[in-house]
Amino acid sequence: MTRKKVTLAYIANDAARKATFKKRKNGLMKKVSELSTLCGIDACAIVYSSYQAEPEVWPSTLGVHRAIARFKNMSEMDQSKRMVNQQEFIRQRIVKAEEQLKKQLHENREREIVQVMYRALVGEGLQGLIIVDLNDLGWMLDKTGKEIEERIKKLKKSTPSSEQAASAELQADKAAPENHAALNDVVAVEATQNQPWYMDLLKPRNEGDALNLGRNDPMPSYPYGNPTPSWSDFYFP
Amino acid sequence: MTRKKVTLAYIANDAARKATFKKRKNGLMKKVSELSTLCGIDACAIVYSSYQAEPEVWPSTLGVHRAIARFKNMSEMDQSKRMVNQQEFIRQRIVKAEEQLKKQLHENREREIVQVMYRALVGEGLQGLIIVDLNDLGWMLDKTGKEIEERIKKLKKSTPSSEQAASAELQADKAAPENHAALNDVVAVEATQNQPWYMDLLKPRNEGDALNLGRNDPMPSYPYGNPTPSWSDFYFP
DNA sequence: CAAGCTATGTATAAGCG
DNA sequence: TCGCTTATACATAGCTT
Repeated sequence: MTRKKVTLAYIANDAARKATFKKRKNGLMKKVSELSTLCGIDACAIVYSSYQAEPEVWPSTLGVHRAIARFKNMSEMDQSKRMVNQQEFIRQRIVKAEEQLKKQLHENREREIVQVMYRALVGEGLQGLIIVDLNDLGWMLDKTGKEIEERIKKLKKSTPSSEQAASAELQADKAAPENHAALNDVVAVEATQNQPWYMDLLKPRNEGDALNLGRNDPMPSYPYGNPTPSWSDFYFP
Repeated sequence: MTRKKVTLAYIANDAARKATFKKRKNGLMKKVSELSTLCGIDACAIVYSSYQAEPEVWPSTLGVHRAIARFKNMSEMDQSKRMVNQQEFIRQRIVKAEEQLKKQLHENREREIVQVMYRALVGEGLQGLIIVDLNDLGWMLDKTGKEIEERIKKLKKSTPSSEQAASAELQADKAAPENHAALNDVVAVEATQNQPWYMDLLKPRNEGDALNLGRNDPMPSYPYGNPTPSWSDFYFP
């Protein structure tokens, strides 16, 4: 027999599942490649799974290369900075408070989307795919915050008790990003001792790398609490 | 005639290109869906493009829903925090500096990968796709930092002048994340005046949203400079 | 297992309403 | 421009090596 009608269900057989994954992953990569070429979309695809040690990247590593090239342009921004002359200084001060508020909002949204993306999958210890047209990643920044608040409001009604904590967490994060510091430390310490449940999700490639990653930055001191904690702290203590 | 051999090249005709995009996008979504089902991968797919106002999400909005559910688990982490007893307090202090160093490294890598992903595509004002198996997003955190440094070293040799700034930028970011604050302000101000080149890439959905997003957080004050700047500041000043 | 090999199910380029 | 149809190119399940 050659090929049945593809039962759309989990493939129990390990070998078969792996084979299928490999084939379909390749197919998916090709599709992305084609979509990119045909529609003139500058696409980047990264597929990383427990099936393969090295991540699959398309196109080649061009996406990363380009990204690196972007870093060069940072200097252009610096130039812009210097181009600001005295005349603009006054106006700059006037809008400063406003800018700072906006900045805070955006930073919060950034943190939220990253947490959302990460926890949604890694937090569950599952595998996953994310396909994002980055033409306007800003959508996520714009939308996530609103949606989260909206959904939490709705969820509050259905499961008030457990949801309460989540809301509180959000509020805290918004108002004072640095208030996670203590928790981070605790989590980190716990990890070195008895590996709590969420640490099982953590499988660092090289244990040794955790401490010395080939960087020799001087550790900056933060007079007011710890540096703004990031979601990675929870998983890479 | 029905169907030619698919010339793998940019489709000049606008209508045809849009049609193809739509079809293939749907196909891609289906493929992801199938891969998820067949291989037991908890996948999430988001496709956003200039072709469509609303982003395509698979599975439905389940991914986001799940993400929200994750937020609930934050309370579990809080529980862990409280579970730390006096006995562990000493040891906690002992490894604190070490943890802080690691934390700093991870935060820097996080910032880098986000910048890389974003600038690689949005920075160029192009459309794009990112497919990431989030089973171990940590790979990015592990890898990006190293690769960036590595590549910058190589690039230094080929284009020393322009690359110098990039390297410096990186170093600065690593050593003192808050030193971007001033730059952010400048960029923001410039945007309100004469829209520099990199602002052309900025197309916020709702102008009004930028200032008031329905949140009424009190703006925290940062005694030492501005809050840790985020990449979003550059694009959403 | 990985790599090849068909036979067949699917995706989809063109045409049409 | 959109949706639907149809003929065909492509992807790939199940085997074989």
